[in-house]
Amino acid sequence: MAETTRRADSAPGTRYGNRPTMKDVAARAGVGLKTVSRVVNGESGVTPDTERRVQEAIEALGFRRNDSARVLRKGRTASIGLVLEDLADPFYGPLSRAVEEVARAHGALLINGSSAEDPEREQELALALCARRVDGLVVIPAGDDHRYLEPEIRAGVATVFVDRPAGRIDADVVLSDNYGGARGGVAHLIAHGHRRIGFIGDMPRIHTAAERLRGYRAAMDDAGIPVEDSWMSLGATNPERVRRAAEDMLSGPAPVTAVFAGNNRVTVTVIRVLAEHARPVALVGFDDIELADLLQPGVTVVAQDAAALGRTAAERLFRQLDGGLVAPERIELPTRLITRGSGELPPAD
Amino acid sequence: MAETTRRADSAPGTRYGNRPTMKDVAARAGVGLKTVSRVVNGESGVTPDTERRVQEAIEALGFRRNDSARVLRKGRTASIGLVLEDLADPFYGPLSRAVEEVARAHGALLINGSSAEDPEREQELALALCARRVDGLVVIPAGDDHRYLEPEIRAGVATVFVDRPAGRIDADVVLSDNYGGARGGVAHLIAHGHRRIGFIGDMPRIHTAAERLRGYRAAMDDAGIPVEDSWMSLGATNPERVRRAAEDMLSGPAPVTAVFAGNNRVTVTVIRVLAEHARPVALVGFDDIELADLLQPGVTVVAQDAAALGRTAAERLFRQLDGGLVAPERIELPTRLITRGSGELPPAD
DNA sequence: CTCGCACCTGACAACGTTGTCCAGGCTCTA
DNA sequence: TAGAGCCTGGACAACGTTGTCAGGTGCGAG
Repeated sequence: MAETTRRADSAPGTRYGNRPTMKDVAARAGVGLKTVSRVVNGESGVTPDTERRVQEAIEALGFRRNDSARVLRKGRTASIGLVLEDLADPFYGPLSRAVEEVARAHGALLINGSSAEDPEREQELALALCARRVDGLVVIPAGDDHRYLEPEIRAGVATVFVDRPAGRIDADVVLSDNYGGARGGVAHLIAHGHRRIGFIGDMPRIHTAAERLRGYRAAMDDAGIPVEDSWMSLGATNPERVRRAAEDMLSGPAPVTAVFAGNNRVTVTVIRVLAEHARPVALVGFDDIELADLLQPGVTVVAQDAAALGRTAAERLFRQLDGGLVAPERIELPTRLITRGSGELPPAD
Repeated sequence: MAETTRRADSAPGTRYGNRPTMKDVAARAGVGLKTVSRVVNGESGVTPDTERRVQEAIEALGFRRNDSARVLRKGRTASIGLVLEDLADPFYGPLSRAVEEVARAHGALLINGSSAEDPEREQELALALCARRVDGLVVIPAGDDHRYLEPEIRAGVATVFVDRPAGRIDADVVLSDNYGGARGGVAHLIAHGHRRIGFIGDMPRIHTAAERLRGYRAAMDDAGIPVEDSWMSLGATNPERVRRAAEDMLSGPAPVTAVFAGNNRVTVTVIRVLAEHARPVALVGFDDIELADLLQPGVTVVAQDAAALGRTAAERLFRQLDGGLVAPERIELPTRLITRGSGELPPAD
């Protein structure tokens, strides 16, 4: 008689197991439901003796509070969402980890998903996270129109964009100085005597790619060097395409003597191509890569701090959550040129 | 009058925003609550006209279903948890991504957290995920006692361990052939004439580290080579410690002529040490590393397939969820020796 | 001895959704 | 045209938790 028949109305087989609830614990401990809730949440006002009885019942039944119900009642989930491009990319791992650490410090869990650079999938993911009622959202945009998030933001979902700016809405953004970094990197090559400098970057619809291209053009312009179309490759950064682009630039009557690589994936492929190439070619890459210092020559890069991006964004997110609303801000983090040899090679005409 | 006063009993300020509910949508569309539910879930039995009215109300109000409430009612969350060591480690990124892809194919979201190799934090995380009522759990163990998960598993949380076996409970496990891989790698060095071979690995309390050590010993034993203590370093794999260990092995009257590195982090540090070292020393590393082929010499490794580990584990998890209970199984994935030069160097006595 | 107070405890409603079940209106057939 | 059957729509309870509030107990002071 102590046991109530539960889940009488749900279809059989939809549930896995039959977890004890506070009600069950209360019955077993011979106390009221609310008293169990008090013990579970460490609220004051429970006799040590009562508390012990409840604890024993919890142990005996293997009870664990159902946070879904708690969320429903309390309105906050203590979890935040992260939408990024690809967890397997060595750039996003540390970023994600940094977001997680900040979340952890605020007692929140991190739910993340990869958009695979697909705007639709980004939207699908972000909205799924909102349906789970995450308290906040950190987004590395794949698309360029985020108006679909407006109702969510109005409803109180804290939102910060990282690495690339939000499209068509006003929101917090944390970026690296892509323009300045690329400009500095290319200027470095020019300072070492290069004039025919190739640029291999991602599709210009991706903000970071466009900014880096802009930096390249600015540096060339600063030096009064007219850029030839055949020096630039803007498109997908899969190895085959990058390889072909690099080989094209390096052949012909007036080949480039240096290459600026637009991101870590491009850099790796270009290194491979250069390794097979007879004449030495200078290289500066955007993003640092592991072991870059051990190659011959070491790879000069414009490094951005992925962890700092993630940390900054997450902290900004929790400031939104804790402190109420602040005006959206655009934060730009500096990049750092790390010289290791490949960027200091003189032109070999 | 149409608007009901809601959240009358909750403390002010606990909620962010005031999201519309199905009730609000129903009121606006002039239909019943359940009809809205039908439309939202694409259930049949709604007139096109009614559906249109409901859709309009949804648009107008910016309604999004509250999945917390849905979970509470339905009992399944369509999300799985992943507890790993460190998202920033290039080994776990692809693993995590593979789990995510499988989850996505099953319509589930992935919640993950890093244990930072701390058993307590692993437990805390895993139980937090259970409190969120994830349908399943993929765990890369940090600790060696997982009895704390027993009540959860009994309650129906599907569970699979990856990379390292579960401790003191019977559960599905997906592993790489650490023993065989290490044994093969060391045998490879022996086949190239080495006898004094160093081993630098992680703390033996970590299962993978212990297995790889066992493989090393077995290979040496097979060749009838007695192992000297000074050839082995078992401990934390931070760069300083590994560097010192490597330098010790390489000095003295009878230095090792080859090194077997127990994981990717160790390999990287050993490469650095060897690069500064005059005499050539052979090297085989466990785990593949990016750019290993571009170093001089290329780095020979025993590669494991992180993505395959993750995929296999996740598929196993969903088989548990879909097909009901199966007997726990231990799945071992093969490793692959990739020769690139460093492992084929002859001994330089 | 009684009143007041502090402290514990439990009944109850509500969070937003979905499953069940029934009512009413329609069509189709005899 | 009446009855049977189907389709649409809505009322209601339940999921497991927490906030509110009121009842009950024990103790000290007047």
